[in-house]
Amino acid sequence: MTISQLLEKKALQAIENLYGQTVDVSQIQLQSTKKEFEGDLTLVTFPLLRISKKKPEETGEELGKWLLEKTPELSSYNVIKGFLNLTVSPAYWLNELVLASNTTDFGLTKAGADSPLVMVEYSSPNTNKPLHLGHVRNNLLGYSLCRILEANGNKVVKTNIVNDRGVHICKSMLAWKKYGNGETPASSGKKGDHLVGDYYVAFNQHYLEELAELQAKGMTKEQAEAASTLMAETREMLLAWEAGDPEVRQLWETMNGWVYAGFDETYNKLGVSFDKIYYESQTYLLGKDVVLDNLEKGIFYRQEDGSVWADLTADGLDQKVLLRGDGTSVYMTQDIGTASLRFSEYPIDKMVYVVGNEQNYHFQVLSILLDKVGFAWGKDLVHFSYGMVELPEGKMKSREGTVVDADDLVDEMVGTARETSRELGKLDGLSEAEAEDIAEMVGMGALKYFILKVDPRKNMTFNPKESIDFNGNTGPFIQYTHARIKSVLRKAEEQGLSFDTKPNVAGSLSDKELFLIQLIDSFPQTVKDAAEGFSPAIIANYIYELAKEFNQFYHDYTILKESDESLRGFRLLLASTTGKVIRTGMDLLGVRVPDRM
RNA sequence: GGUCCGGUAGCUCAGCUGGAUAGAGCAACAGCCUUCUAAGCUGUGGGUCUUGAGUUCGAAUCUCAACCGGAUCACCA
Repeated sequence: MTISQLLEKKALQAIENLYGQTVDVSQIQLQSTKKEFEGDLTLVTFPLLRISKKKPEETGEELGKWLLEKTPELSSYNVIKGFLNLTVSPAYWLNELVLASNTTDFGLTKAGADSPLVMVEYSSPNTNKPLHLGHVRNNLLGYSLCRILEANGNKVVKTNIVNDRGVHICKSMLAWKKYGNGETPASSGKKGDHLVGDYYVAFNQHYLEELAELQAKGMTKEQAEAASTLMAETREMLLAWEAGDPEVRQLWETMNGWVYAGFDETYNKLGVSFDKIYYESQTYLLGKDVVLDNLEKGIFYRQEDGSVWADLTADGLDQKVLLRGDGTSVYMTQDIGTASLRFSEYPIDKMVYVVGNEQNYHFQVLSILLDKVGFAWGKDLVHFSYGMVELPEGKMKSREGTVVDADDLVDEMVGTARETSRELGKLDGLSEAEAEDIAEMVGMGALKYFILKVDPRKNMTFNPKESIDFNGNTGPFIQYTHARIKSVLRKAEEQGLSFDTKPNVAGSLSDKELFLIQLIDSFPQTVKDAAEGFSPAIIANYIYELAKEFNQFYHDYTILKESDESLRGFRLLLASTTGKVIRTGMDLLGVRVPDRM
């Protein structure tokens, strides 16, 4: 039982005892005390006045007195207007600290055999161009969310559905055939996904040129688009692909292979991974049967032209097409098919889709459809919706070349970390491999933290310059704090000091120390909140606060030169536990933490 | 136009199941390296929480309306 749960219970007893009335738990408002007031937890007594029928101050006094007498965990109280501030005894906090320090998981739960299985879909790239900044946000959020769900006792299957077919893929292929000279990643030295992306760009350039020529001859834009031979060739290629034309399939497999090699490299750099990868080329036909089955059951209906629809007006939405007049699938149908395949392969209890907020409507519809079709988890599937990433100059537009490439970004971040570290002399005396490892951790830490600390739902502005600034609320600041803590512990060990002798310093803890312990104590709850809110940002902001508090503490106290043995032991214990919490928290964000930097 | 999301310091963001004087960082200014890492610490200045009404003992937080910004409303994915 946590201290606030305990006090909640006690408060109920106090009210019953003092005023002879039972109240609902919702009337008990217990919150952590604001920093500028004395105390740890505050009971707001305003709502209780109609029960006590007394002034706020009087009610607070009565309750405070009763609670202090009956609760050994409390050491004092004070009343300010309708706020009863309760101080928890240092002995209690110290005990909590020792407990936290001795556990490796900080109250986080591991999944057991009967834990719910959560499948998280994230990343979902197209194989016609490299990953960009928007994908980076998706990948980091998705991966971190998986870690957080795991830490809350769920079995997690990380999945990725690769959009490896379609007109856009054919565009790259066609351009490579027409305009290329047979270059490969090996022959050109280019990363596979970049090479293919270059041909996608080339296609669009040639296409625009063709349109301009046709329009110069007097056609309207629409006429030109219809008359484009390049587009006609692309459609032809798509048909050939669908018919299984060996030559087209061969080219498709070769070029996709290049892209996958490139993606793997990028995923590696980002530190994300998947348990199961689905390919759209293998799933895009699946939804049709499900739709037809349910058409027979009368859940969907057919229009005169042969197209199949779902009527969602009862749910406040519109009609939604599921099969075209010619019997082919649309995007929604494919998602139903993929869902059905996944369900047959895994005993899914909850499905989470990490997809941008431009698809909010799509997932609203998908949820209703899956429910209608009979998937238990359909109704409460989670669309983990996140906002777009904008640049200080405005939106990213691939046509205008304002897209930030994921690989370039990663290289830039690590490069800057390397340079800055070198300038500051942080890498002196380290081997080349060690120095590079630290530069990688710090550069990636800066990028990951910068993106994850923002509420996922919000559109965010990514300022490359600012993200590379390692001051303030940044990943490197937190990493730095951890490195300092490790340094303190190393020196302590060199001097033969330890915190094993359980220190008894109950009476002499400072406010800062107590506050730090309380912060550490609230870590498991924060991780739960993050899982419930589907927000790594909650953990990011928590870790920052912890690191900041420790840094201040660090400057105010001499840890190693303390004369009092027990006090010195206690401070080492506090440092060690803080370090562990920081490491665990950063791990949940998918950020590595160096022991020295 | 319908629906959904957002609007907090010059900038980037916390805070939102209602609670005390709305917080950080960046930027600006002033200090701190004979003390365990100065990628740090301390201090100063900076706010009609978009606006207006309502609910309440109490509203950045809840409700309604307006304004601004974004997304979406395809037999595209």
